[in-house]
Amino acid sequence: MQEYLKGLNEKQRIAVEHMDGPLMIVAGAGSGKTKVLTTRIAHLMHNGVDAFNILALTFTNKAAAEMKERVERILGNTEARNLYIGTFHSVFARILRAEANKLGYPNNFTIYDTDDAKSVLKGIINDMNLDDKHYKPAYVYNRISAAKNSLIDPVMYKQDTQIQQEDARSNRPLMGDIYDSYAKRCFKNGAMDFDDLLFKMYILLTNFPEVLAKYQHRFKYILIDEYQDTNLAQYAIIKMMGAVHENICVVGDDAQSIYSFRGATVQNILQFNDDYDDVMTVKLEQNYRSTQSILNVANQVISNNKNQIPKQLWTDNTEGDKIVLVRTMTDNDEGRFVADAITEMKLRNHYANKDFAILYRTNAQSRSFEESLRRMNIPYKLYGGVSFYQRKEVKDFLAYLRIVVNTQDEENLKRIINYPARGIGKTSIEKIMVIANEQDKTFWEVIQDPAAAGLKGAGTSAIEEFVTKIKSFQTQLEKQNAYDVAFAVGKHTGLVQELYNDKSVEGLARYENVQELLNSIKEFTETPDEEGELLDKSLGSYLQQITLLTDADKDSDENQDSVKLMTIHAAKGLEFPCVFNVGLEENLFPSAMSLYDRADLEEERRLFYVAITRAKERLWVTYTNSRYRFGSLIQNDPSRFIEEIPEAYLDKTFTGMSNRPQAQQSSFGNTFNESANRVPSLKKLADKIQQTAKPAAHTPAPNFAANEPHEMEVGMEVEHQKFGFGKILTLEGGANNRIATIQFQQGHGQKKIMLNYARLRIVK
DNA sequence: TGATGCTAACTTTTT
DNA sequence: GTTAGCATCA
Repeated sequence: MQEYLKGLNEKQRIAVEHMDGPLMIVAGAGSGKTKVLTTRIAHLMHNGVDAFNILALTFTNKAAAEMKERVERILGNTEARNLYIGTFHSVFARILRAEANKLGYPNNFTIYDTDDAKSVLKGIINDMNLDDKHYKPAYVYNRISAAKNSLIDPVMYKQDTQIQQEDARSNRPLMGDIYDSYAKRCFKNGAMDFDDLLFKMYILLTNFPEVLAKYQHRFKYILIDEYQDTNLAQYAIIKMMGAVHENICVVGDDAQSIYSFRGATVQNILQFNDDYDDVMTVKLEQNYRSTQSILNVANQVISNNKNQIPKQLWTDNTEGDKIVLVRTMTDNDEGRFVADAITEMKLRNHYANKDFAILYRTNAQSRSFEESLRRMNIPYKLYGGVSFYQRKEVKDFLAYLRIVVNTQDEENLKRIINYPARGIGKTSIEKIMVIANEQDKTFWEVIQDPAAAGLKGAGTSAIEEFVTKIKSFQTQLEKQNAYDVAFAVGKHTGLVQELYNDKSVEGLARYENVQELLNSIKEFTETPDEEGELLDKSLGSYLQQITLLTDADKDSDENQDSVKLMTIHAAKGLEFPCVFNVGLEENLFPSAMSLYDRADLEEERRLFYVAITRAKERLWVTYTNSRYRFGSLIQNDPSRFIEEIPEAYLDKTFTGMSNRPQAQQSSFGNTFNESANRVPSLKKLADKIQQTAKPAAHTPAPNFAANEPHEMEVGMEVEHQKFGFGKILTLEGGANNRIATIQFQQGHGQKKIMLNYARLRIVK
């Protein structure tokens, strides 16, 4: 037997050794899915399949990179480089780049990210004299995105009665026209958005049979990861490309389908059996990741969903600890609890920071955890949020590079024509746009000869200078690699200098970001091309891949010892020894937008399932009575998902509804449960009263100077920045973790305050 | 034309 | 609470 087959269980081996024909692998969470996929690829190659004939599609760059690396490791040689492994978007972008001219696009077409697309839409909405409060760019974008993912072009959109009815009902009858203009403007700009990468790929294969035939024969074996997350466009493309050989292997788990908002349809995996003849189906049900406790909870929770492929995950692992349910008073308490629990776990069980992940439903929840971790000096890494590539200075720089490569791109041209300021103002830009429209020319064409276009004044020479500069960069394109051109752009536009001159803290950060960008371009030019196919180190090639990268992909130091903070969506496919699943509250998780539709609610539940199954050893589920949202305090009930966890699997020490003796409480637990001794119903009543009669916030004196924790004594009168004046009733905890119970005035009541965190001033 | 300050919107999830 | 975008002023 081959060495690489030895570590596989029976089911896994069947999936790996099956070579030809359609194969569906239903892979439960933690069942060794990636192992099977990579071993299968290695097995194919071992049996004479040329790496060039294998295509593997994933949803994230990270998954693609990992797969490639693991195949390489199994094979022990560099043949894996010739594999075509990548995300749907990046693989299609690459193919489209090669075939762009057939669709009337430049090879160096620009890829618009979501922000770019929304800004184009905003322009169109304003041009059409529509109210962008009603036709919100984000809404319009989503609607168009959904259309493209369902392979509906603007003409079909306008003809589809159901769609028209929907738009009429939402009082947005002009959606179709906006879509139409948007598609035309993107085309004129030589730009594709994310959805176009799928949609245009579909059009390419449909309209050009010779292109289809080429790729059908090239990709004799196709493997799709996370098949449950594919949408109609992806489905149709795979179906076409795989039609000749039908060696399609899909891997997925219907229970982990969490992208329907992006057009993904579970139906693709549920119906795979009907799509192809003689499908072999393999179910991977042994979980190697989690303890029995964790897995039991996961199974129990997901069983509340109706529509699924029947399977039962099991594990040989130890039972492990119960799932710890935690209730806190506020979102800040929730943050502190987690930071404290991490500290304690590290001490007691010798975990490292990197063993912990804090998973939440929405990015906005990260704040309280960041604050508490920072206070405790626990290093953390935040995923998501504003991406590196979305920062203004990075976008500005990239806009230059994009224009050098594709001058058609009006969006980016407008962005940089007066940056750094060179006296080409709003009026000039509008004038150019009017002329461009009248004469049916691109923005770039008009500014070739500003005088002839009817522009006059000081702006004219500035424009001429700008055009000359861009053109000089373009002459470098052919001979020089991405880094050389980018470096020249940074130097000769004054961009780098301008940021360098700004000595403020933010200015320094911006300068560093641009330097980092330049470094990443350098790295790109110096890394050998992995496909070994085209050693394309041009700027155009760089730009095409950069837009498809996210922060998670950029993160090279995977093993740095830090706590990871991310959304559950971002955590899919990852695993951690200890997981905090936070914010389990109605309206938040499940999200308020999902409460009125069974399918949406089931998707939220699958999301919870994904969150639970990220944990290997320990799992905490936390919720809070009140949290800040929109700047004001709101109260939420505990999530319905909590009730779906059987009592027997729960450790309720930290809920105030203890099912364990008090003695077993750890030192940090009771700090955050002021209500620990109250019955829930009373608590709820108290919340209600508090809601209606919220005490006025205290404003501290301008010269407020806090005292040190060790100065506090029982009986002292103190001033708190938020809660005002109060008297210290008791003091507990060690020297580094003193906790004061304080009776506040003005209706704030009694509170337990951790002196390390709160800023208190001694009055007397 | 540019900078400053205020208001409103923001919170679903991402390639 | 935060931030982006807009309006107003210099």
